[in-house]
Amino acid sequence: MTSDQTPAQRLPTLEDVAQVAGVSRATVSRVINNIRNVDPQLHKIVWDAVSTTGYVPNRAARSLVTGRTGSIALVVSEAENRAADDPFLGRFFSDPFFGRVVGGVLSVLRPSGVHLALTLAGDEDACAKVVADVRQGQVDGVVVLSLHPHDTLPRLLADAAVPAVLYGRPAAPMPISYVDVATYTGAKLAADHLAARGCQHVATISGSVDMPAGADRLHGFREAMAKQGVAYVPSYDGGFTHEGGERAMERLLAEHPETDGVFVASDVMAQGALAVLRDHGKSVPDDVAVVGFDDSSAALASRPQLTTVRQPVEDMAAEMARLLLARIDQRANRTTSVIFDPELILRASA
Amino acid sequence: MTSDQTPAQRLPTLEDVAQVAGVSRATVSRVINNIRNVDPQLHKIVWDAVSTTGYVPNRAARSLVTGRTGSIALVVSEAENRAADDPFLGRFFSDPFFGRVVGGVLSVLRPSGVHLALTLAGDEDACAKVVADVRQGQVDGVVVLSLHPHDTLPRLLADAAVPAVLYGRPAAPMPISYVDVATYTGAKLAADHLAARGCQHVATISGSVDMPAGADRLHGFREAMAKQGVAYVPSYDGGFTHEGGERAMERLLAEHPETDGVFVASDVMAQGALAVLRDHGKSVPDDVAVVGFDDSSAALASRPQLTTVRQPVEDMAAEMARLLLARIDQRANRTTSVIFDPELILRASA
DNA sequence: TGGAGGGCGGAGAGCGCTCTCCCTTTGTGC
DNA sequence: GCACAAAGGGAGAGCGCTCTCCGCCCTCCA
Repeated sequence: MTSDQTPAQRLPTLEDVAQVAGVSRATVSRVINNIRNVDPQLHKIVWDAVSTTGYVPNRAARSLVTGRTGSIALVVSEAENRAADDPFLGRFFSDPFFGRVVGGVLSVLRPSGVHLALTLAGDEDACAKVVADVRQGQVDGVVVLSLHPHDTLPRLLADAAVPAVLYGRPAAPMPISYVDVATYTGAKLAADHLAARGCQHVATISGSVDMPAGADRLHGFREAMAKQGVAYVPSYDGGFTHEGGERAMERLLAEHPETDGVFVASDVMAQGALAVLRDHGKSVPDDVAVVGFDDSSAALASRPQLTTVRQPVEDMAAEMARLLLARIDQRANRTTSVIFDPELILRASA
Repeated sequence: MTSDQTPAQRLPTLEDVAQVAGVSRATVSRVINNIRNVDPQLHKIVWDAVSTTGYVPNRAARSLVTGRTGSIALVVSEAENRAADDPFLGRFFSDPFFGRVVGGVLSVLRPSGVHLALTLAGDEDACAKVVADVRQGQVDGVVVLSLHPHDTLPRLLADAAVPAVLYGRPAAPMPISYVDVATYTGAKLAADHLAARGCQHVATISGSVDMPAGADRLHGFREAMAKQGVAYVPSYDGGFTHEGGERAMERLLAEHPETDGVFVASDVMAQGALAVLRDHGKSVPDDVAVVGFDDSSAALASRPQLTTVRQPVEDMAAEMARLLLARIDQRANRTTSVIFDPELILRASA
């Protein structure tokens, strides 16, 4: 209509919509944000104008005045003054776990229109920057995947009292929200299953015991076995890696060749353990039954496929997002924890 | 100094810094953005003021005036009117590939202070929204992981002429930048290796041949084998999945039991193929040599570990980010392709 | 010594939006 | 019929930043 026939040059603004609709900017804003009552007739006129102009709100402008960005960060943190070229983060990213978390978080964020920004916090500086970012409103809150028990980020976040949710219980008690899986229950599932199979000589390959997940899975398993009347369960630390699982299984077979049932605290380690068992000519599950933990894609890729304790990663990640959004919207201002029940997935290995 | 002693209430702005430094807002802005020459002495004074106030620029305000957001989106796209509850995306996210791309992209983005937003484009609407987002300046550009040959997003992006870079050559020729691996070279690496081992009966398990990666790996392999004097190479479609690899290997063994060398177009399929070979009592590599493609974590998790054609995913992802940033900064305004050379990684399977 | 020119800092106008205030209109009770 | 309330819409002030203009001052040359 006007002489402004240069397409893709200037984007429609609220002002343009207002002009087309014949109302004020304020009214359009009210309609779009569903604030206060607007005459239903005007309501329709405004929406029509929005679609004819092809208007989309400008995030930056909105953020500037509301002080909210409509985006949260997924922080992968492992700050413990690790060398910059340490391949640890690289290894983490190639673990399916990361992708599953992303998928879960996005499933909640997408409907609400909130953006997900990815951030790596590899050292103390980066952690400080994450905290600064959320305090300064560059993001509205953070969802944290903390990879290391001595990671300083959870503490910083708790102290700053910013909206944040952790995946997994923090290594030390602190006022911060988190989601987790009921590890003891999961370990018990594994123990009871091995006992029910009639395993007489049960052992375990644990994760790093300085991590909550590692310690809990080990203690939970021992406790459950104790309830079954088994006073002692040999354990070997596999450090949550494939190679660690192999080494642990080698030692286990050398020191306890009578073993006929193993609870391995992660599927990735279990995959390594299975390879070693095969090399030693042990049949799984007939000679040795193996139960894993996580139900990651490694469980399906293993031969035989792993019987494992399922950790509902996607659901847990989705809950993280929900908790965070609630906190940001002030619908909840207390720290909360949500614990998920694990499930025993029966496959071929036990 | 002032009565504004409420901490964590109001964040320092340019104005505050200017006041502390005793200069104007404009000068502080110039110093921070390194624009024009500013007296070196003032320069220092301003930076001192910045650190005493703890000032950090407000992204939203900056975006509003510059029209740039300082963030790009990583779009995972597979729009082909797939059902919403299709588990395909979920499977994709649990593939290590995704995480490796993220890691590569972030390695470039982090130093330049650009944020990475994650986006899923699961249907046509979502694709349109992605294009709209970048046209409307919600993000400055996109890096695309397109999972399906009939995905409409690349075409939309090319038509809109917005800053975008694809991972992998588009299924149909179009003016859009991309990075890729020299597939033919990679397939030749595999073919030559199998020939050098003395394999007499070589076959291949291909990926989906309607995807460029699938077709190229198959044709490249056949061409290279032809150069070795082998006129015909049996091929079986494994669809790029673990199970597909298993099924393809079953058929291959049934129809060509004499096979002593296989090129499998992805490590994930190769892992499935290895399991089948083991079940059939075939020794790898003595009875059958297996060469994979990708060098993903599956290659290391396989038993025996896979000899495979390495696709430098992290490097390619990093290059995507570099190309995109160059395009956004107007340093490059033509579409560009960068092709990476694959490398044969020798392990136990061939 | 006067004028031109360049280097450098300040003033101020917005970017597009939300939100508070205020005004108009309409409805309601006495 | 009047006072008051309530509801709906408009005007306009910013949010924090960049960037264009403008003016000052210092240098250099004629």
